[in-house]
Amino acid sequence: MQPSIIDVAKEAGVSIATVSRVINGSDKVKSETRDRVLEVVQHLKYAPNPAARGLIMKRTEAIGLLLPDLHGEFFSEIIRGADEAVQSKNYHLIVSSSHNDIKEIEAALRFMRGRVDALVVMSPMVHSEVLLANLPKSLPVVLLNCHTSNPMYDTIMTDGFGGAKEMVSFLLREGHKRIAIIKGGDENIESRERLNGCYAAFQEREMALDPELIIEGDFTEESGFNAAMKAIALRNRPTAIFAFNDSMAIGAIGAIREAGLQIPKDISVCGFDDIPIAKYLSPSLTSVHVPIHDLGAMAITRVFDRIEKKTDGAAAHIFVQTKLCIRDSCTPIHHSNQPTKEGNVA
Amino acid sequence: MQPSIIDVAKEAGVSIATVSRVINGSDKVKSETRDRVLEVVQHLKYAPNPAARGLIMKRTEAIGLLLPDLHGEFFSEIIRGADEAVQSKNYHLIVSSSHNDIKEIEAALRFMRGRVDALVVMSPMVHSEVLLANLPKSLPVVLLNCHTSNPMYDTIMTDGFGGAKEMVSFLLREGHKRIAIIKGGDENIESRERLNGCYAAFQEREMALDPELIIEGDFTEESGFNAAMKAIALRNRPTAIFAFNDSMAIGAIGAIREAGLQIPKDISVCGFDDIPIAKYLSPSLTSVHVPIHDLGAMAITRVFDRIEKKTDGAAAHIFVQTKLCIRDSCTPIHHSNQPTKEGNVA
DNA sequence: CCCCACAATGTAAACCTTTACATTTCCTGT
DNA sequence: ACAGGAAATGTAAAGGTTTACATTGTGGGG
Repeated sequence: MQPSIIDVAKEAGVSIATVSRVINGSDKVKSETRDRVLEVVQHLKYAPNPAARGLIMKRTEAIGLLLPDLHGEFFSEIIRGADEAVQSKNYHLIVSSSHNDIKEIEAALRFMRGRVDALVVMSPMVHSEVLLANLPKSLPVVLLNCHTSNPMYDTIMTDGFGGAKEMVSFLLREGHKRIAIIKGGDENIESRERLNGCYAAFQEREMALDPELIIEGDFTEESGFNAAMKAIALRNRPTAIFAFNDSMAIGAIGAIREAGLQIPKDISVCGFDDIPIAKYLSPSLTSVHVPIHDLGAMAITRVFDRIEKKTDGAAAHIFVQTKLCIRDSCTPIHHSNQPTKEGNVA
Repeated sequence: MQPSIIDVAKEAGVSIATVSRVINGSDKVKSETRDRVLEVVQHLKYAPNPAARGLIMKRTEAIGLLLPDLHGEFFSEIIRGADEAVQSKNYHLIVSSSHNDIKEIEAALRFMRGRVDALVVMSPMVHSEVLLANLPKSLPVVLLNCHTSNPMYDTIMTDGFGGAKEMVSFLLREGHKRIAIIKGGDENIESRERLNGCYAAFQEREMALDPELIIEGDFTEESGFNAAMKAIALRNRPTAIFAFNDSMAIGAIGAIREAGLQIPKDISVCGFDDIPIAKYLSPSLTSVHVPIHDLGAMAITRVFDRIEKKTDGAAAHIFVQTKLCIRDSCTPIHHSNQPTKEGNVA
């Protein structure tokens, strides 16, 4: 039904080789012939079949992007950054989500094989060895926030440890002592790194992080809401809540407001990632800025370096720094609220 | 590099036809042979080349999803809904964004051709005739919120008119008279529909919508912020702001707070779409609920009906109803603020 | 003991391109 | 006018699959 190169050749009265040459603009063909062919192409609405082309060229002009999930602004920004980078090279994106399920990862990878020229994989679950075993050996692969000891692969990691440590240090400096942490699942390497950063910040000041203030979450707004509820309910209520991503921070804000408390007067809240809406929230959200969009773009850039063989064999290991973004959802403790203190002063 | 069916055939000492039969599980082959082949497949990590398969089968097991943009939670939810639906059929998603640019649409559609079994296209720009001209005739296509008079295509439209009308009627009932509208670009069919809904609501009560209260936006937080700034600056300040999506509403909230005004006491704010975070914002955002996730899923379902020929030729035109979600960002006017009134009363 | 039906397997065409190599065409210099 | 070379174009193989059709093998009935 779709016209093939043969139809074009027939109609233009030339061989398929000539049509191919015109399409690919590479070889020299008499401009008169070229025009005739082009006209027929236009007329028949011919477009080369990518499957046939991919088969012989072993180039698909597509990059596979495998994400753990597609939920929320974080992944949306990753996709957007990747898509922009990819479009600038006239490439396209094939997106899939794994839900951290090894079966789904396998299915996605099987699907990608032969359909993409390279792969960007984000899989922050700890057991990434299984993942590595499934990765195609013949394709360039860039790992995004994957925990792996195998230095063969190009990797891009965000400094979750440093970011979390900086945030907690900041809160401690501001006078907060009881800081509740809303973390992600333990199988998530990012959550673990960030938690380690929190510990490090406390240790640096020879203080301890009260275990009852470490509350489980799963990176969704809802889990942030529930976690904050628990935090508020503690007899010795925390003066600050640090959620390991902005979605949970947003959930936490909802819970705090619902409990009739004010932010930041009664309790400071901060998040991680600095998703685009963070600065538009009210109060604007203090967060650890991660260049999410650039993460996607960087991965693609790196992938193209590989594809275009710009790079030698050595794998690159990029470590992306975070940056503290202090906004209105946090306030120093002495200015205001710490109930006991205030009580004493008054 | 990647093993082909020939390698497997050789190693197993059978013909490629037999291997193919084993892989596809269709035809009868002696179980002894089957086992041997399967073993070799495992051993060589063979997986059929999708390009070759797609070439001969004319089935790719992929669905193309063309969106105007990938920015923000709205599109993220569309993608997620589509991805879930698609994964349940062991299909995959190829996502692309057009930025409402006809060149990019063409490029994306060209890329999709031969790579997907069906297409879901969302393109709310008004000049969709150009779009239609580029749509492949040979593939099932579902149009999402596309303005078209051509009834040939399956379409899914959300009731922007009804949703906006309901929202404005609600605000009027609550006593608001000066309602600022933050709309999208005029080339956007959704924005136009919603605006018509607003007019209709005013007309129904034989009231008029002050033109100076209709402010331009472009569906981003930033444009919402700027638009709200303008609204606040008016000498006769509106008592409510209705943004045509939640992102702009979030931006508006930021602007209002920055101006030192309170929501909803000084000014009510409401949005459109009811993205997942809307109910976690503080104050929780009154919005017109659109089943975003389901929109993506429905489009995919419809597409599969076509692929599996479950449906006769007649195109389906699904009209998706919206639902008003009243939350804390709005308050009746008489309870509180209308400055002049209050002044008179006092 | 032979033939036939049927099960199992193999052969080769088709899908649509690209491109190395072959062939034709055309022009230039002698 | 012709050789020779360059330019233009054509021919056919290759790429990895599926599948209609051909072939081989097996066993049972006459």
